[in-house]
Amino acid sequence: MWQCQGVTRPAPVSGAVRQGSLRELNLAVVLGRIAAAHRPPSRADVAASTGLTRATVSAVVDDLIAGRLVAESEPAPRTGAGRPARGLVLTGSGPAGLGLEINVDYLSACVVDLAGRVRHHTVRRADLRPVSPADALARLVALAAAARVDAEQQGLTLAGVALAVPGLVCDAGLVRLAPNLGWRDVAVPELLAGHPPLVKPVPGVPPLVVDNEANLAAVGELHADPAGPASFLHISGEVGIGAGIVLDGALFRGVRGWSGEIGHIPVQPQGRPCRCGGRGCLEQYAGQEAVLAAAGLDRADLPADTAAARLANLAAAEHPAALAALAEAGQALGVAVASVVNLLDLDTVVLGGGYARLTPWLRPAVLAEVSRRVLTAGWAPVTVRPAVLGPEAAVVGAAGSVVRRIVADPVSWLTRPG
Amino acid sequence: MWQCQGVTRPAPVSGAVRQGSLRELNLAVVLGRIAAAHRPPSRADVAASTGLTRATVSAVVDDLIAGRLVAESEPAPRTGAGRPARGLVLTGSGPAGLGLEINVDYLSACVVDLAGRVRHHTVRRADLRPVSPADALARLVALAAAARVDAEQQGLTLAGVALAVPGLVCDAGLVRLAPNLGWRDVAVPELLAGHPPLVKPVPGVPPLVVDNEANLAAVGELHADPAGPASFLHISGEVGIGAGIVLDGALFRGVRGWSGEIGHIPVQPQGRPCRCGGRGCLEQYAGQEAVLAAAGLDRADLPADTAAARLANLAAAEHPAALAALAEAGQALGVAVASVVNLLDLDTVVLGGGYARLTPWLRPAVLAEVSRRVLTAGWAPVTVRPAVLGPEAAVVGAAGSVVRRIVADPVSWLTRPG
DNA sequence: AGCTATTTGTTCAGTGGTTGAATTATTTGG
DNA sequence: CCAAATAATTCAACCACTGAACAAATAGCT
Repeated sequence: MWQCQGVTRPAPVSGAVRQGSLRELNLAVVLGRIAAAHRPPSRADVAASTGLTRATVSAVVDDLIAGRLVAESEPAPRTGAGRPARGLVLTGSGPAGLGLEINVDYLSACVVDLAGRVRHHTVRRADLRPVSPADALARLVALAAAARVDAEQQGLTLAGVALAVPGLVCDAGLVRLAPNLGWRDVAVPELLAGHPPLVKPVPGVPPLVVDNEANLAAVGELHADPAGPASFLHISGEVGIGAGIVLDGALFRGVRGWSGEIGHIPVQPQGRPCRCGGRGCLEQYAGQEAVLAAAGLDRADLPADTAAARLANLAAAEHPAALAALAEAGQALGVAVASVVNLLDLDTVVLGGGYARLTPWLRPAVLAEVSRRVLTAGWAPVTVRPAVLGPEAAVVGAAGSVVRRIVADPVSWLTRPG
Repeated sequence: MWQCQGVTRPAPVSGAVRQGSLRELNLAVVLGRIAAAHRPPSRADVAASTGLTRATVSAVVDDLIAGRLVAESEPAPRTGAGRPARGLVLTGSGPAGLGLEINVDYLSACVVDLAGRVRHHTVRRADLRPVSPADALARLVALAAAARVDAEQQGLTLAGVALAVPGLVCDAGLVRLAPNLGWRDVAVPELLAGHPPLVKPVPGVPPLVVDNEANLAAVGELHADPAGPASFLHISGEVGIGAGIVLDGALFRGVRGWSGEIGHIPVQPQGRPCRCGGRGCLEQYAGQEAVLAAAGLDRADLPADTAAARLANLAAAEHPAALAALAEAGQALGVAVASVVNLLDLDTVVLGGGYARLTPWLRPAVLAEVSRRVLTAGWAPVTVRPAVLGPEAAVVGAAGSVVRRIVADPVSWLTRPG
C-alpha cells in the first residue's frame, strides 16, 4: 500500500518499441509539449514542434482530453488570417500531487495540479526534534488529510504523495539518517501502515515516494522557472547544507540516491572537526550555526528562515560581524562550488533555502573563489542566483514530482481502473 | 568535411515516435542486445530479453545482416533438446572506428571493429611540446593513413574518427587549452583541411570528433569491462590529472563538455600555489611531477608511463621516499575523491593512466580519506580499483566511441549512400 | 529406427497507429 | 462577397509489430 521508490530514477526499460508503445510514447510526447509550452499551443503547433502529423496529434489529443488530462482553452491568442486555433492546456481539475515535508522546525503540506499551480499550502511550525518519528508522521497525516479535503473540493484527485525529509533515504522509503531531526533507520511506510491511505493507488504508480529534501527542492526550482537552465546545482542552506544536482532537466540521484551531500565536502582539510568524523567540512564554515556564531548571534531556537532573515537585516544595515560572517561563509561555499563546477562543468548555481535571501552577500565571495579556482571560468562564466522558491521549494517540488510523473507517463493514469 | 561535435551528447530530439522511427528504434535495440550479450545470442534470446516477438526480431535481424552489421556465428553452444540456435555476432568485417591521440610524449592511432576488438594499434613516441600543432597533426595524419590501409586490408571500412587531446575542447573541435602540450585555441578541423579526408563521410555522422583524453579514456574503460559498473569515476593520472565521469553507462560531459577537471579541485585551500591561479589544487599534490619530486626522483624527461613504472618498482622495493610520496598523493587524491563521492554518490573509482599500476600504494590512503569524509561510506562501500586498460585507454576509447555511435544508431550507417 | 518432446526460426493474415491528401471549418483582407 | 490563409478532421493506404500456426532440427526415450 505504501510502497516506495525514488523520484526520477528511470526504470531500466529494455527500450524495445512494441506496437502499442507507439501510442504510449506519443501520448507522453504530446502531453509534455503542452506542459512545456509558454502559451497554450494549438494542435498545429504541437504537430510542428514534434514532427508528428496534425492527424496524429489530433488523435492523441482526443485521448488526452477524454482522459481529463488536457482541456481546450477558449480564448486562444489570435494572429493573422485563418481559422482560429484552439489552445490546449493541462487541466486544472484532474490529477494532482500531494507534497509533504518534515523538517526540524515545521511540517508542511502542499497540493500542486497538473499545470504546476500550487492549489493548497499549509505550514505548521513546531520543533520536531523531541517528537518521535511515529508522532511526527501522525501529525503530518492530519495535515495531509486536510489538504486532501481541500483538493477534492476543488475538483482535484490526488494521484500520489511525495515526502521530503532532511536526510538520507533508501529505496524502500527507509530514512537511514536524518541527523538534524535525530532520526535513524526510520521505516516511513511501516509507520504509516496504521493510517488510512491518502490516495487511491494507481497501478504502476508508487503511492508514496520518500526523498531527500534537497533533491526535491532542486526539482521544485527546476519547474518553478521553466525558462531557467536545464542543468544547475541547487544548494539548500539550512542547519545542514544539501544540494540537488539537475542535469539536462532531470534530477541526478546517484547510484543509491544519495547524491548532493555537499555539506561534507572538505573545504579546509585540516580544519575544524565535524560531527561526520571528517575535518573542515563545508558545514562547519557555511552551515547556519557556524554563520550565526561567527556573526556573534545567539544561535537561539529561531526557526531557520527567521535566522536567515535576521542575518539579512543585519547585513543590510552593514553590521560588521554579520558581513564578515557572510563573507567567510561565501568563501567556504565558493571553494565547494569550485569543486563542483570543475567536476561537472555546470554554469548555474542556485542558492536556496536560507541562502536565498542572503545571496547578495554570499555571491561575491562565491564568484571570487570560482573564478580563481575554475580553469574554465574565463570562457564559461558561472551564474550564482537566488532561488525563486524560498524555503517551500522542497514541498512544492515534492508535490510537483508527482504530477510530473503523470505528465511523463500518462498511460498509467489514463488506464487506471475506476 | 571535418565538422565536429561532442561524443555522447544526445541530440535534443523531440522524442516523437513516427511510423518509421519504430523500425529505427528496434534496429538499435536489437543491435544493442547483440553487442551487450556475453555469448552470441539467438534470435529467440533477443526476443525474450527485449520483449519483442520472434517474428519481429527475425525481420530486424534480417535487415542487420543485409546491412553487414551482424553475422551468424555457426558453432552456437548447444543446450538441451530442440532445434539448434544460430548465434548472432557483430560482424568483424564491417564498419570500424579510427581512434587518434595526441599527448605530450607520443602519438597514437588505433582501429576498433564493431565488436570492440582492437584490430590495429600504433604508438609513436616523440616529445611534442616543441612541435607546432600543424606539424603534430600532420604526423598524426600519416599514422592515421597507415592505420586506414591496414584496416582496409582486413576488410574493414572506417566510419569515423575520434581524436583525444589532453585539454579542453569546444564543440566545433576547437582546442581551447592544452596546457601540457602548450596549445591554445587550436582549431583542429581547420588544420586538417589541407589533408585528404580519412573517412568517406556518412550522412548524419560527424566524420571527426575531438574530445578530451580523460573523457575518452573513461569511455574506453567502460567498454573494456562490460561486466563492470554502469557508473564510475575514472581518474587519469598523468602530468595533469583528468577524470571522466560515467553515469548509467554514458559519459557525462557537462554543459560545455568540460566536466572532470578534477586536477584543480582544492585539496588544501591555502596550500601550494598552482599555475591555474588557485591554491592547493590536487595536481600540486598528486600530479606526476609532484609525486616524482616528493619521491626525490629527478623529474626527468622520462615518458609518463616510464615514470609510473619507476615509481612502482621503487615502491615494490619498499623505497621509503617513494612510499611516502605515494601515501601523500593518495591522501590528496582521497580528499578529492571524497568530494566527488559526496556529491555524486558513486560507488566505484577507477585509477587509470599512470595511476593504474600504482593502485596498490595509492588505494589505502584514498580509502582512508573516503571512509573518514563520506557520510554514507558506512552503508555504501566505495571500490577503488586499477583500470584494465593502461595508458592506451584514451585511443581505444576514441576508436570505440565511433563504433558505439553506429551501434546506438545503426540507421545512419545502413542508409549511407554507395 | 522411430516416436515424442522441445526449441528455433519463418510465414502469413490481422491489427494498431501513423501518414498524406483531400475536405471542412473559420477567420482576415481586399 | 470572394480569395487567401490557417486550423482541424476525415479516410483510405501503408508500415511494422503481433500471434498463431508451421516447418526445421535436435535430444531423449523406447
